[in-house]
Amino acid sequence: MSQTQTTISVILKDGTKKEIPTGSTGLDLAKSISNSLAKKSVGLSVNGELQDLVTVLKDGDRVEIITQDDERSYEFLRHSSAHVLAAAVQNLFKSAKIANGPAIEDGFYYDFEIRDHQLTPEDLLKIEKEMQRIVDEEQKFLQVKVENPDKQIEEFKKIGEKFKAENLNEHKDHNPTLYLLQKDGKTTWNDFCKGPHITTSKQIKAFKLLSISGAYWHGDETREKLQRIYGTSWWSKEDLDAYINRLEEAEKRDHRKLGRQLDLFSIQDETGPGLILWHPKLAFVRTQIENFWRELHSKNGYELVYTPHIARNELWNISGHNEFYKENMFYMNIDDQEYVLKPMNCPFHVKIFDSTRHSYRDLPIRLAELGTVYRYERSGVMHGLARVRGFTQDDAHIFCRKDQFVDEIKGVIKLVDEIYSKFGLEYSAELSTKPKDAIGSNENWEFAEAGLMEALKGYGLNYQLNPGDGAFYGPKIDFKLKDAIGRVWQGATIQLDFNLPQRFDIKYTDKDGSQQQPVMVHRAIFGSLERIAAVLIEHFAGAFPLWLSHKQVIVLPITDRHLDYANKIATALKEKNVRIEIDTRAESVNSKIRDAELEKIPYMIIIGDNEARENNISVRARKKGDLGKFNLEDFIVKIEKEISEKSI
RNA sequence: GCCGAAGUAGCUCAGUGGUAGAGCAACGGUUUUGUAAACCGUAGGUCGUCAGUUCAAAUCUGAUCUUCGGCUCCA
Repeated sequence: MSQTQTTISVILKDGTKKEIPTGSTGLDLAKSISNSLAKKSVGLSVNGELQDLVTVLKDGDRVEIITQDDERSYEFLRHSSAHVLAAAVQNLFKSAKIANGPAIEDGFYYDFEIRDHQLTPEDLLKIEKEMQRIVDEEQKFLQVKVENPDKQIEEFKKIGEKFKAENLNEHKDHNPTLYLLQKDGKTTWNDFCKGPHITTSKQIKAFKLLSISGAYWHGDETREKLQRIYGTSWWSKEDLDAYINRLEEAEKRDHRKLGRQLDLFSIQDETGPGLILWHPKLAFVRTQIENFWRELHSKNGYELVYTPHIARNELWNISGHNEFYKENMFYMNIDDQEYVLKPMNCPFHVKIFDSTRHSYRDLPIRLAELGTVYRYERSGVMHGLARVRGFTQDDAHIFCRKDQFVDEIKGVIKLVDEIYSKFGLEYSAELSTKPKDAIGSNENWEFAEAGLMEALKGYGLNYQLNPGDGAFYGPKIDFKLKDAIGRVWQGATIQLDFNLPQRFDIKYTDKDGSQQQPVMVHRAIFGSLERIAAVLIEHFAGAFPLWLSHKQVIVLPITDRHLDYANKIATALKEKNVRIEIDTRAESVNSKIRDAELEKIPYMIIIGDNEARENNISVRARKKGDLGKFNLEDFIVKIEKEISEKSI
C-alpha cells in the first residue's frame, strides 16, 4: 500500500476519540495523555478484553487504560506473579512440571508436578528468594503468537511439559500465545498462556507465598496429583501488610479458636467428627436466636411443627432421596426394617400437608421447623461449626397456588432482610436457573424462574444470575452473607421444588372442584444454626450484642467491704431480668476488668467507696472503656432499651 | 474420599533414643486493691490409640483415629 495511514483513531473510556500514530501501543497512548497516567498504567481493556499494556492498538479500538487504582489491575499483577513463581520453582526444582496458575481473590496460585520432591514450608522461603531475584532482574513479559501449535505441542512434550502440551492442544484453534520471560533480550522461561500480564517483573512490588497444598490436574481426582503453592501480591508493601493484618484479624476471629477461648462449643473424638457439643454460653445465644426466629415466623404466618429424626426407608423411596442422596445418608436397621436418619425435613412436611385435604382457600400453608438433620460429609470437609454432620436447619416449606407464588417469595425475601439486618449482616442474592439434568416441564421452569426474578425485582434487590446452577428439581435464590470484615458466607436459600409434590402426589381442591398440585418452596434463612453461629462468632469477634450475651453485666467490687453494696446492685438488676454476676474473688480491679474483657461481657459495674457513698455505679463498657457514673435507674433504662431493641 | 502437615497438662507451646518441662488457668495461702495481669506455694500428663524395632521410644517404623491447609462437595 502506497498510502500508509500514519495515524489511527481509538475510542477512550469517556467516548472521546483520540488520534495516535499507527503502531502505537497502549503505553504510548497513556504517555500521550499524561506522564503520570503512563506511570500508573498496568494494562488495557481493549474492546472489553484485558490486554497487555504494550499491545499494539488498531483503528477503532475501544481502549481503557487500567491503572493500579483499578481492581482489574490485580488480575495482571497476580497472574504475572504466578508466572514468576512458576519460573522460580522450575529454576530450583529441575523436575518440576507446570500445570496452571491463575490469579484468584487476593492472590494467586500455581500447580506443579514435582515427582522427586515434596514441597515444605522451608522451600517457600527459598522460592520467595528466587522470585525476588527474578523480580530484581527486571525481566520482561513478552507475548508471542504460536505460529505452529502442533510443532509447539511436540516441543512441550519433548521437554516433559505434558500439561502445557495438553492445554495448548485444547486451545490450538483460539489464537494461542506463549509468554516469555526475557532478560536482556534472552528468553529465560516461557509458558503457554493467553495473558494478560504486566510489562516487567519489576512491577511486582510486594508479594508473599502463603501455603502449600494438594490439587489435581483439572480438579479431577482420577488425574495427576499436583502440588499447589498459594501466594499473594500487591502494588505496595503497605497493601501487602494491610492484607497480612487482615489475615491475622480473621485468624483471631476464627470461630474454632474463639469457641475454645470463650468456652462456646466443642467437638470431641469420643462423640465424633462433625458433631457439635453446644456449651451453655453458645446454647444460650442459640436459644435467644431461636426464640427470635420463632416469634418472627409466627408473626409472618408460619406454623411451627416438629418431626422425627428417623423415618422408614419407604419415605425416602417415595421422596427419591434413596436414589439421589444415598451417599449422604446414615442408614440403620431396626426390627429388620431399614430406617434412615433424616438428611432433610421436607418429606415430613409434605406428609403433614398431605395428611388432610386442602381447599384452595387454605393456601398458602407455611410449615416451619428447627429441624435437626444428619448428613454424611466426606471426612476432609468438616470445618468447626460451619460444615458438620449434624445440624439444625431453620427450615420451612411453603405450599401455595401459582397465583400466590410471587408474593410468597417476596415474603421470604422480606424475612431474610429483616433477620439479617438485626445482626448487621450485609447480603447479596444470586439466582440459579435450570440445569441440564432438570426434571419438570419447561413451562414450569419458565414460570418459576420468571416468578423468582419478579419477586427479586419487586423487592428492589439486585442479583447475580447463575445460569444452569439450579437444583435438578427447581430454580433457587441463594443469599451470600458478608460479615464485619468482609468475608462471604453461604446464607439463606429459597428453592422451588417440582419434584416432591409430584412424587408424593399432593393436591388441593381448586375453586372449580378440580384437583391441583400446589407449588412447593423450600427455604432456610440462617441455613443452619451451626453455621450462623459460626458466622456470628466471627462477625462479632465473640463479643455478642447485649441481647444475645449469656452474661450481660458483671459487678466488680473493689474490695470485700463493697460486697454488700455490690449485692444490692446485682439484686436490683436481677429483678429486671438482667443476667448478672458478681466477681467476688480477692483479685485487683485491674485483674477483674481484664478477665471480664477477655470473657467479652458487655458491661462491667465497678463498685467502690465513691459509688457506695454517692449511691451510684461506675459503668465500663466492653472494648469502649469507662463510661463514667450512672444512677442505677438510668443504667437500667439504658440497657433495657438496648435489649428490647436488640441493638448491635 | 484424595494430597500434605500436625496431635505432649484444661489452654498455648518447648522437649528428636537414656528419669516428661514452661507460661497461663485450677487449687491453697498472703495481699483489700479504682478501669486490661498482686505475691508465694501445691497439684496436674501411661506424650491421640494400637502394634513393631530397641537394653531403652514422646522421640524411629507401620496401622488407625482426630485436627489443620487445600482439592472435591455442601446448609
